Amino acid sequence: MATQKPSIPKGTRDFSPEEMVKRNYIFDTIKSVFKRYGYQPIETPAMENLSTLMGKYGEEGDKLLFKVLNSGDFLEKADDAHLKGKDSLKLTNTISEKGLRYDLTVPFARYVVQHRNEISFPFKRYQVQPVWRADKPQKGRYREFYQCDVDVIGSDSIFNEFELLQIVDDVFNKLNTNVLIKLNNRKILSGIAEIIGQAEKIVDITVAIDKLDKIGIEKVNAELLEKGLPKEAVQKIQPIILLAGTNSEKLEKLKKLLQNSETGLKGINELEQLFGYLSVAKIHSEVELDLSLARGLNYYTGAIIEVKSKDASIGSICGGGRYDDLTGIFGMPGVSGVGISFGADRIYDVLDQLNIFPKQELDTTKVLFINLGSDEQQFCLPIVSILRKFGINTEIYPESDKMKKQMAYADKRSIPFVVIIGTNEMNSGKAMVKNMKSGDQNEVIINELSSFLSQ
RNA sequence: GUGGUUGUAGCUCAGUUGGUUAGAGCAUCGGAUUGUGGUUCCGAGGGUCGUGGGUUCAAACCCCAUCAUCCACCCCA
Repeated sequence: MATQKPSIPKGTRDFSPEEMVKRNYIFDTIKSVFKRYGYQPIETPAMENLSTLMGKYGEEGDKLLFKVLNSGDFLEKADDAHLKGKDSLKLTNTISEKGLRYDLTVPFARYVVQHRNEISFPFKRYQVQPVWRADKPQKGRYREFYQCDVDVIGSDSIFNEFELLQIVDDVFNKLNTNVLIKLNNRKILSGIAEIIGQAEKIVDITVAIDKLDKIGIEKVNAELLEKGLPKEAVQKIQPIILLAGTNSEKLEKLKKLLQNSETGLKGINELEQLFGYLSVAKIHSEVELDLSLARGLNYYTGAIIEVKSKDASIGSICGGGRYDDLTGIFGMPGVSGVGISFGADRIYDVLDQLNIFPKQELDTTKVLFINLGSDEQQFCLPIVSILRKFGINTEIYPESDKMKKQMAYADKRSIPFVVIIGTNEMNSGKAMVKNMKSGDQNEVIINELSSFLSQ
């Protein structure tokens, strides 16, 4: 039989023990901050019903959902017309009713509605789990990656947005990396679209504005016209495109521009509240109002937050915002939530690129017992048990291989101590303890091994 | 979905204008050293040259297709 080449699906990864130490450092840091602010953990299944997921992430998002084939003879129920017509999109609906989760926010909204009677609001939860997207993998983009979500649901207060920014700031301070926090508000974007009468084109507008630095004002305008905006509308948004200055200057100018839009003014007010909190309780990271920040996810209605590394280019490492009606879709209207998601894998890439992981020992074995034969092994077993009871990570080599090989094993695993007990030691009641780093060897009375190794 | 890059040993890569049996380093295993690792020395195993066609007396090398890969765009964490 031909052997098959071992491989894993595109965009997925294995993690070695060394990588797991670094990954856990990130997860532990993030989780510790979440807990510090009083958020509680939950988990949800890897699979959700497709009805839960579809339509929440825009057209693009639906395409990027991993769908799970129904069990059993799924073609039996398939629609003949769709099958013959090779209509993948419609056929999918009849042969697949489950999908892998695309993010943690939508499953969270589903969770909140489903468990509403057990939850006391405002509900602050965190969730650290993998998500899957059928994207084309590239730098910093994976098909399976971890998100670390914090959300608070059931409270309208802008204080929650502020607290999320504090959390972001704390996390990246602890991780020792500089970030830029970009803020915007969907209501402002709606206001802009409203005053130029182009509500439909809001995404095209923000995408074009976003390119200002790269391609210049003329090309931005050309792109707007190309996207079907009338000349008058393009004229009208010139001041918005060219908006510059400090955050408060931008807000003042926007206030005038959007004075006829109630929604727009509400968005400005929300941002002013947020900046108000930030002026009282300063945070370390730079915060910038960025009108071109749109975020594709359909469900955002208020604040939009995105975080980028200042020292590494890898796209955003954090993103989130406020959603007023996600739970409404599941039959529980009028509950507003706001949350943010840390992209653990990208944060890993940033820290790795900048080489700023703290040097920490692999949390591994402290002492290895050399196996010199079955009698010696049996003699060692109770000693090993005692060391373990004292909290010392202890291994005993499973076979009586050549000592050279056993020593090499200890060396490669960077085990700091090796204990040798052979016939001589069994008779004398003293073990030979070798310090692998210094190469020193000491005879230690077997009863005193635990205290010797605990030092 | 669009454009480009690269596919040779487990990993990183050499491989001349197409020319005999495709190489190196690292890693692995064994020996030098039967109770002592890291250094050193010696040796061994490991290849459908991504896959399938074509051109040629002859293809890792040229041509076509295909798959995979990485990167950019789109979008996103």
